[in-house]
Amino acid sequence: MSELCPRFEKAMQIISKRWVGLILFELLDGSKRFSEMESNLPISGRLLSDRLKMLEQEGIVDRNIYSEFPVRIEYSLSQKGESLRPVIEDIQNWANDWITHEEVE
Amino acid sequence: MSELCPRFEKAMQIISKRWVGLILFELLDGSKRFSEMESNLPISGRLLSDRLKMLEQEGIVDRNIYSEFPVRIEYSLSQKGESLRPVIEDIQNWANDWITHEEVE
DNA sequence: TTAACTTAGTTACTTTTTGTAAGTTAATGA
DNA sequence: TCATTAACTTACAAAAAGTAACTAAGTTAA
Repeated sequence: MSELCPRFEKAMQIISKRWVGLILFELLDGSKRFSEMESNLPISGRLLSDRLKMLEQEGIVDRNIYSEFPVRIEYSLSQKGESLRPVIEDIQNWANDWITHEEVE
Repeated sequence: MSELCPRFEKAMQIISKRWVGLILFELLDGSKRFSEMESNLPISGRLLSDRLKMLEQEGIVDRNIYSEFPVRIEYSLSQKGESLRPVIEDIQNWANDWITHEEVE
């Protein structure tokens, strides 16, 4: 294997992990709680937990704990995560232009 | 689960499938043969075959057969595929800005 | 003071997807 | 007829994802 840009590869490794796109889409709208994302997305708690942990480790997502009752934990995009906005918006635009009604039914 | 844009979901389903990003990255550079992509990317023939078939079905990649000896088959981006260029370029830009040297070693 | 409630997860187990390496096909050319 | 070449396929093992039930910590109601 020859030279593929290693940074691009690493970026794709993160972004193309299953559910990451949808999680970012949710968070671009503002910070969200675990249960909120779980009910908004077709993803199980197990994987949502996995992905949020991974995105936190990658510095893309921040985890904020509020010691209320019951405990409130909010996930939001870091600056690094927020700067993925153009990527997600381009995907949205492409989808609007090229994904037909029939394809999504 | 509430309303997530179904077109966005479908787009992510395609783009975030493993190896698809790297395959598109390769093809944005011009049309390529099977063996060429196989040696440029860290992907096995089995999955490359799978993905190209899927991308062809989605209308993103064209498969062109040249009846020479030995047979030459070239894969290229359709208009639909070519219009993913901004997405891939944004990912490249994000990677350059946010993926550090250490992360890729 | 103990039983129940709430959010945010985790565990155990099954199914699907991926990785790996060897094998197949079709069209020459020696 | 046997070897060569590109483009795949197949068979099987390993990793990731799907599902549903369970746990933990703090609080409140009986």
